[in-house]
Amino acid sequence: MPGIAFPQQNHILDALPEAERGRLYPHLKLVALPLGLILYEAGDALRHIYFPTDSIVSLLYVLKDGSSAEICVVGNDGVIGVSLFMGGETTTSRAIVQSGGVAYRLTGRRLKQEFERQGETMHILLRYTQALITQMAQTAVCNRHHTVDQQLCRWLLLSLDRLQDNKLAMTQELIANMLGVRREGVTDAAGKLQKLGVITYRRGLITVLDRHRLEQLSCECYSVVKKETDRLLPSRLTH
Amino acid sequence: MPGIAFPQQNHILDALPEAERGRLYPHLKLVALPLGLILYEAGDALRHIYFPTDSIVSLLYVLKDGSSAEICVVGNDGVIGVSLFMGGETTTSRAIVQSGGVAYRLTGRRLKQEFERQGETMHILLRYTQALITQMAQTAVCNRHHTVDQQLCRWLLLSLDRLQDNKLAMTQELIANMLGVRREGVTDAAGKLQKLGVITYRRGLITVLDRHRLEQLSCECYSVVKKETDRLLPSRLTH
DNA sequence: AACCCTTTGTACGCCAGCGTGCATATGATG
DNA sequence: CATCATATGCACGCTGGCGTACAAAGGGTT
Repeated sequence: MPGIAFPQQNHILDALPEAERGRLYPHLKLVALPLGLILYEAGDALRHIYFPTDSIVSLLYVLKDGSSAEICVVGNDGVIGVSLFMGGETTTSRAIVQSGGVAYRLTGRRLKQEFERQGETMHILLRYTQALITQMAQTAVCNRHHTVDQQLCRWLLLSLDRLQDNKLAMTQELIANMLGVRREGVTDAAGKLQKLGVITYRRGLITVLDRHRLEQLSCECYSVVKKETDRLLPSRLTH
Repeated sequence: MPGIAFPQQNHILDALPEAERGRLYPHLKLVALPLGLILYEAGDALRHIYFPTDSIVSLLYVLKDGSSAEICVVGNDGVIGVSLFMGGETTTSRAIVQSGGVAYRLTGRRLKQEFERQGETMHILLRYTQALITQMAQTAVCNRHHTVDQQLCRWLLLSLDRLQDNKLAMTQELIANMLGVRREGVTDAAGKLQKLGVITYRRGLITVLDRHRLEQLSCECYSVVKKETDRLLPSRLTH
C-alpha cells in the first residue's frame, strides 16, 4: 500500500494479547478496499475476515424489490465476517465498502484456528459480536421510530467515529441507499443541517463543522450504541 | 409444574450430544413464565439462561419516550440470554414473556462452564446466536420498508411457529407494543385479515384459520429468516 | 472553452401511519 | 344478573416520507 505511511490500526487487533497477536500478524495481509467494493454478497461463503483500519464497511440488506437498508457499520472498531467463527459461513446481507481505505485480511481458516484455541482472541471476538448485535438492535428501533433527519445525524456520527478527519467522501444517493430512504429525503435533511451550519457539502464531500450540535440533533440511538460498545470493548488506545 | 404432562422440548437442548446433555440436565430447573413477566430489564446483569418449551419471550427495546419495538422472538427454537456467553452479561433490551408457559432455566455460571469446554454446546449456541442476528437484521429492514399489514402477518407467523396450536392469547394492544405501532393500526390490519377469513379473533384470542394465506400476505422477511434458521440449526425433530 | 455525466435542488400530489377523542362490545367479577 | 374494567371499532385532521418529473449546478474530460 504505497502512499499510506501510518494506516490507523484496528482496535480489535490492538486489543489482542502479545502472544496471540504474534501468531496472527504474520498471516495478516494489508489489502485495499476501494469505495463500492463488495467484500461478499448475501449468501456467499465467506473466505476471509477483514480488520478495517481507515476504511468503513457497511452490512447492507437488499430486498427482492431492490430497496435496501443498512444493518450495521464496521470500521477500525471491528471486524467483517463474524459468521465465520459464529458458524454460519454465510450471511443474508451484503458487505460493501462505504468509505475507501485499507484493511488487514486473514483467511477464515487461520481465524478459526485461533478462535478454537479459546484464548483471549475468542472472547474479544465474541464481545465484539455482542456490540454488533447491539448496533443492529438499535438500527431496528431507529428505523421504526425516528425521522430521516435524526437518522442522518446518527449516520454521520457513526461514519465520523471511524474516520480520521471530519470529511466524508460520499454522495447523498449513497447515504440514501444506506438509510433505505429516497435520495431527496437525504437532500432535504442535509440541506437543513447545512442551513444550521452543522455541516457543509458539495458534490460528494460532506464536511462536519459542529459535531456537538450533530449529537444533539441525533436520536438517542447513537449514544446508546456508543456507550454499550465502549463498555464491551474498552479501548486501550483511548485509555 | 403440575398439570403439564408433556411440555414441548427445546430444540437447542434436544440438539446437544448425549454427554453434554447429561452434564447439563441435572441442573436444569423447570420454571413458569407467566404472560408479561420480565425476565430481565435493559441493563440488568443476567443471572440465568432460559430454554423456553411452550412459552415465547420477546426481546423488546424501550426508548426514553416510552415507545418500543421488538428486536426478536425466542421460543422453543432458542435461548434467552446469549449475552451471558457472548461476554456482555447485559443487554440494552428487555426480555418479556409474550406467551405464557414454561422454560428450563440454568444458572449463568453452569452455562458458562459448559460453554468454556468448547464442545458441541458452544458451537450450537454460537450458531443459534447467528440465527438471532439474522432475525434482528431482518427486523431492521422490515421496520424500514414494510407496511403494518405485512408486519402483522409476519409477527403472527413467528408466534405460530413457536406454539402448539393455532390460537394466540394476546391483545391487539400487546401486539402493537411489539411491532412498535399504534393499537389502532393493529386493529385495522387484524380487521382486514378477519374479513379475508385468514384469522378470527375476540378479546385477546386470535385464531389462525388459513396459515398458507398468511404467508402469502406476509413480507419476504418471514421466510428469509425461517430458511436461514433452518440452515443454521437443522432440527433433529423434523428430520 | 465547450461538453456531458453526475450530483443536488425543488415541486407536485398521494398515502400510510400518527395522535386524539370517543363509542361500543366483551367477559370476568361480585 | 348487573357492574365495570378492558378490548376493540371508528372517525377526524395532520405530517413524514414516497413516487415522479424536471431543473440547475459541479466538475472531470476532451
